[in-house]
Amino acid sequence: MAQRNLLPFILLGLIEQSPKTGYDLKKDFETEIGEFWSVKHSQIYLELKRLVANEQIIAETGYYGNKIEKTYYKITNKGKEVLESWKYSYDKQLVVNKDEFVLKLYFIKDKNDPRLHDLLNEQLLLHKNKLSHLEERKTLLFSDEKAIHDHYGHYLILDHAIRRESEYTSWLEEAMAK
Amino acid sequence: MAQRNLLPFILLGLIEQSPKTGYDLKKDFETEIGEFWSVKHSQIYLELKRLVANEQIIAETGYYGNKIEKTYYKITNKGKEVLESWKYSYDKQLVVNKDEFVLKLYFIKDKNDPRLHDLLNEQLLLHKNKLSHLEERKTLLFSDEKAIHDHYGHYLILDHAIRRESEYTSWLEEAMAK
DNA sequence: TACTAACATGTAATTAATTACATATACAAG
DNA sequence: CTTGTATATGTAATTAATTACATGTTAGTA
Repeated sequence: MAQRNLLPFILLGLIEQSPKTGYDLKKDFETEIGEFWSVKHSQIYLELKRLVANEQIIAETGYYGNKIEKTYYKITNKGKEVLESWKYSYDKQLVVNKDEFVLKLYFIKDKNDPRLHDLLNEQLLLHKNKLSHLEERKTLLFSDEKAIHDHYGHYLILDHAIRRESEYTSWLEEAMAK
Repeated sequence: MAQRNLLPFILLGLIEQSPKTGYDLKKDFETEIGEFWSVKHSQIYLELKRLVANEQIIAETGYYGNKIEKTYYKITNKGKEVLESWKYSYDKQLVVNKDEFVLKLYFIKDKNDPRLHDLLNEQLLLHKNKLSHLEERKTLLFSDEKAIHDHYGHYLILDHAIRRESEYTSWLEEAMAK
């Protein structure tokens, strides 16, 4: 096996919300869930075929109002069971959080290395941008209590992502000040 | 291509410190750098062969004081160049931080879902353990100023990891209290 | 003496994932 | 009317990575 394959669960979760085409799912990864997971469309289409073969979704191909042929996928009862079972299963242990920048720093021994400052600063810019982007998302999506209540998990993880980026930027700033 | 392959850089970095066998490198991933990266020994041995083929390391096989045949790897000048070039290169953009638990929460819509509390609590235990483990490491490795100065990057990222886990646990605790 | 854990190094099979290639329609702007 | 962008869906080639299989040594202990 390669990595633990979570894409089927993601696709089931997205399709459960409403029937979707492969392209709709691709779009989802550019916006909403794209903040928390990434995948290429080639992999989406492969996984959709597998989910159909496993009877977790069904495909309905046709012409929907125009001449472009689309295939909509709907979740089956079996698919719902698989999704629910995953959603409420417990992880036994944490996986290592792989971060290339953190890895690089491991190999930089000398505190007075003159190139260290620029490296930290470059990362700081990236994480500051990410942070302000996430804050915009929060304002956009969760300004009212109803939205928070109806998409509570999403609200929680967006909050977490903001805190995470806050930590990252303050860590870098402090490291640069030392 | 599959994922961006960072293992060669890691191996170069570890071998640069001192000549090492494949088994030594495997051990490194169980301790020191294992906090920040993970890999299986089968992949290490494959990558070592590739690095030898690329002339970034050289292999010296022999019997070192006993009957077990060992192969020690040393970094070449070419290998040093490759390593240095990577260490001081800039990332253009951040990759998505993939976290299965965060992903699960995305699909839990209802704030009053009775199973949510247990899920949060289970994760909290894992991250509390991780946090105290990291704090022990910090005490063990960086109690004196000299150690900090001589392994400054490692010190920085260990500090970061501790802050990250602090954020994670407080986030979960607050979510459970809501 | 037998067992067990750690040392030491690999190969094989499989799968996930990326990049590149490939095709075709719809629609708006210039 | 042409050009470009978004829609829509795939296949092919390649590679990274995991799991399982495989073998033999060394050293300590029961």
